[in-house]
Amino acid sequence: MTRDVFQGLADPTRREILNMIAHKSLNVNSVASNFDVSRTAIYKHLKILSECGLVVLQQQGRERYCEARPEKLNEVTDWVEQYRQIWTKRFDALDEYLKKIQEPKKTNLKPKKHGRKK
Amino acid sequence: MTRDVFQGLADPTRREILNMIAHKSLNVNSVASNFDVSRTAIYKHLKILSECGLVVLQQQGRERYCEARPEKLNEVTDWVEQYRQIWTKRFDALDEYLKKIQEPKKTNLKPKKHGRKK
DNA sequence: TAGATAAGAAACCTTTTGGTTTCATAATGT
DNA sequence: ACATTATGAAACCAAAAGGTTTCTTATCTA
Repeated sequence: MTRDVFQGLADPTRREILNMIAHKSLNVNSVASNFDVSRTAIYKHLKILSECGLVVLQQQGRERYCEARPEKLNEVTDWVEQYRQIWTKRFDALDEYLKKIQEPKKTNLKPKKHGRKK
Repeated sequence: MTRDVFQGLADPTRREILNMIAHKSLNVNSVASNFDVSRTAIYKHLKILSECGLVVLQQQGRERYCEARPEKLNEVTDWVEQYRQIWTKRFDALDEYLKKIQEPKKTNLKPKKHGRKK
């Protein structure tokens, strides 16, 4: 199963898990011991995190190490950036509009001012 | 009620709503008309978005305009940044360690190299 | 080899989510 | 004044989320 990275980050426990293993990979029990919910509950969170690619579980003997995959967070920052672009375009447009209406009347040397982007 | 911004972003419909109104504030009906779920469903999403501060609803006559509040997204990018810092420290530490062990042998000014754990 | 340990799976429960339909209310336009 | 329109609220529902306890299955280790 694959899952949305935004959904993966939605739960605060999962974000805490990410912080925890960012520093150093830990096995499932070690992660769980830092929380006061059951190991099984934490295991489920880990499963979700791995389903959205934020974590990968590496088997090592009878243990399984939880390794952070922070590259996946780019999807988040990308979305935010893309969002900000839409947002700022809005003001660019307003800006342009304001310039246009405030433009002093000139001698008609040039018929039009145009093509000023960004 | 107040709500987690990460939770606000968890639902794809809500992210789409944000994109939609980033460009231009819209009233509730206009937002809803872009989706194939009911107006009431969209209204609920808008309520959630406003509960986590990503949107503010401005009354204007009998309509209510949905205005984006992108500043709130800083909480998200801040978290990601803080996360990356923890993450990169990990490699800084490894780096330092590698430098240390590759350090050429020197005259024995100091009797022992110690304290290297792990 | 037997007992302990680490983790995955299953069954179950409660609360939250995301949706619906229906009803109420407050501005607007005719 | 009256019908229309924009929105909010309520009651309800199915599915998902987050949790539990119990049971299996590997893998160590004494």
